[in-house]
Amino acid sequence: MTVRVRIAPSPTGNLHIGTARTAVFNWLYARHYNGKFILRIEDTDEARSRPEYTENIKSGLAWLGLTWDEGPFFQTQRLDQYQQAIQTLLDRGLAYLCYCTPEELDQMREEQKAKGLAPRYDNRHRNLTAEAKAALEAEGRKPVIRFKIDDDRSVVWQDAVRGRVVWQGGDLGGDMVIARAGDTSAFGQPLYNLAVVVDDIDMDITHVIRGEDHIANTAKQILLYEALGAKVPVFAHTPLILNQEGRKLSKRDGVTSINDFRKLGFLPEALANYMTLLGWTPPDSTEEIFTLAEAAEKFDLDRVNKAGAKFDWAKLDWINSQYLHKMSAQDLVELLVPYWEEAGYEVNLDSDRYWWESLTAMVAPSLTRLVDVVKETRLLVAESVEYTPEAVEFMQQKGVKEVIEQVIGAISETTSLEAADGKAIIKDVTKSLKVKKGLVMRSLRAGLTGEMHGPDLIQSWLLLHQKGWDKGRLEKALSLI
RNA sequence: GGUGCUGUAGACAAAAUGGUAAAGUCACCUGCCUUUCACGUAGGGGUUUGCGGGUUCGAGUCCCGUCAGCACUGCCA
Repeated sequence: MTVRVRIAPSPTGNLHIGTARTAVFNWLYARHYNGKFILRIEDTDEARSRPEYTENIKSGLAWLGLTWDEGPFFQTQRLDQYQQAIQTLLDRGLAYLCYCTPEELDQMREEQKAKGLAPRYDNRHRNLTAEAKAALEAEGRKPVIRFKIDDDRSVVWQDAVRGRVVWQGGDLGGDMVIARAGDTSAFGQPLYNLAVVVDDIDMDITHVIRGEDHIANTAKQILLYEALGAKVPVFAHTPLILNQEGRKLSKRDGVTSINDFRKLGFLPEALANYMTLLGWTPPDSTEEIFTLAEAAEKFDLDRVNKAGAKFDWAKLDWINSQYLHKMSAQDLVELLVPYWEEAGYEVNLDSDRYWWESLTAMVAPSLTRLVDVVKETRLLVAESVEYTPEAVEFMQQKGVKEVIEQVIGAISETTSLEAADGKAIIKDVTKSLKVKKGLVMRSLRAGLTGEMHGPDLIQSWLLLHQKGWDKGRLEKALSLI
């Protein structure tokens, strides 16, 4: 039997981290068993679904490297299949028309709550007489279709993550709606639980791997599988991703769409790596940096955790930095350009690639996210400098002025400056002024970059020199002393 | 209210059939490197396994009770 799994997001928002993590697990499982990973867009909620979200989901999955083998399939293009299934259930007497209005249902639930009872549908229209039906219809009511769920029925399945799960029919909320009320003909749009089951049957899905917030749906869906005479797949419910407060991560938590992570400068490999760790532990391994392909070799459902996983920015940052630091400057600089441009700097790699690459090589170790490059190189990518109060204060110190003056003198005589030349100049100045080398170094750093901390001084100096900015900056520094 | 799930250091978590001082990673602290920061590197501290009982020579691992957190409870998915 070929393993067939799927990710089935609804296009009612951008690709969410939770959906993406579920996609990762499904992808990993498919790859591990040499199976198929299918993408299905669940757009039956036409009011909330939008095509741009579908695009966002597709591009997000592709960006993460979660390529799908089949699809995308769209539920809105499969309406006939759902109608057929609904008709079958109706014909078999397993489903019926319910004429309750939303208001009636609300009221019913209110009353139940007031009495301390669990809110549920009381199956009141399950056995309507023909006359009653006609009367309700005469009122102009449009029926929904409900699927019968017997209270005393118990649903049992062997969950690949949680083990044996037992669910009582009576705890499922009464007969469930599987199709909305239609404004005209037979029945309206099919609802999630029905559509999912029909699709999973048609697409031969063998393993349904999804978040644990779907557990109750699974019980309902198993009943539908049975009613439709189909084989029930294996279910696996993965733990939820939690925010800092321990609640299910939601849009309310700010950065939760894959798009956001991308913009912040996380690498897809790093994000995927981290998501893999959220709820799964590789067997006998202490190494936590790995590619999706490597994870796929070891991935299986039996090592998926049951407890929810808190999302930890610090760990994601660390993983991202590991990937960043491993990259070559040639590759990295390409990824960095958009961030510089976004910050308003002009970058032309065609004409000035060497310089930008050198700059990249110098600051790479201090980057955690791509966007950090703006802050890290701010002092080097423009001709002008701003001097921090700390730097100005330092430069007021005795001896700094002389150091800077001498350095200006030295570079005025040089055309090309190499690392060795820079070091020589520093040495000469140190000697001739009889000061400590540290003073010279710090004077230069302050005068050249306007700050007391930053990347390698000599390298920074060379880069500035290549742009012809070093002398001007030092002169400006002098004017502040 | 009901149903279900979960509970090992700040975070992620590992610990066949119960058996030595409860892995590892991140974070944190310290030294080294860099006459800066970061990176890197070498170390270090922290949990007695939600809590309370019980079984046992011995329990994170079994039993009972208790508390807490979360999820679900839609003509959303």
